[in-house]
Amino acid sequence: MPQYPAPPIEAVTITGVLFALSDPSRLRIIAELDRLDAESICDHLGGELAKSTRSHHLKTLRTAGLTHTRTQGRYNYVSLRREELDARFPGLLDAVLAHAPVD
Amino acid sequence: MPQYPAPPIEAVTITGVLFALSDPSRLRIIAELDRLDAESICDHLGGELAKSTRSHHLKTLRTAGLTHTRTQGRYNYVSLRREELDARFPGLLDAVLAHAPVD
DNA sequence: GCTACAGTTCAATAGTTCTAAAACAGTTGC
DNA sequence: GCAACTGTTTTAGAACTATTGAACTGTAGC
Repeated sequence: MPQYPAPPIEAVTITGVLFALSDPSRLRIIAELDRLDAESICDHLGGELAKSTRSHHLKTLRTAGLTHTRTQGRYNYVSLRREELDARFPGLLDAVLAHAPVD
Repeated sequence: MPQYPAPPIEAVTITGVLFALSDPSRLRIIAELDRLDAESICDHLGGELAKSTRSHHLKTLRTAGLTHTRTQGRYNYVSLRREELDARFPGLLDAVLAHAPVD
């Protein structure tokens, strides 16, 4: 299952991160990953979305540097790059997630 | 000089703010306003931009709730809604502006 | 091999955004 | 009134984005 690798954290830009988080579906996915504090299967993220739409949003999040994806067997395990992002943009995720939809 | 009023702070959404800040030109404008800590004339913001492009970005920032505009005579004075935004999204602007271009 | 499954990629459409020239509106000062 | 000035609005084009169905890739299990 081919995938774009997540960019190195130094290459992650503030504008790229802000844009990735500015879509309600993507912000929800990030909020879910943060709340879980663990990996999640793609299919369990983002609520009611067509699978191709979900895949598109997950790709956007990955290429913006917000998530990491690991493939094992049939599943792709997605995780939030919390520590790296907190180190690069201190306080940003906390501030954003404080106002993310709690669904 | 007709203008859209800035929305009440309660109507300002996190996704709207993140989107407004996700454009390099707009982020630069916000960083300039923050550094100035004062009102600024439209023409002095955003560096080298066509005036219609500048006006477009300023409108985007205003409707997203980030700025306030006051007209006096020939000039429009733009200011950052710092206190209101800090109250609604604590820590967000600080986190973002810590990584805004310093130009 | 075959079926079921997870997920990506492709293709198409609809809507949005960025950029900027041109035209326009309001203000100032002569 | 008129010219200069600030800024908005209009209009247009190119580029990008969101959404989804369909086709496709790879894996698991029988």
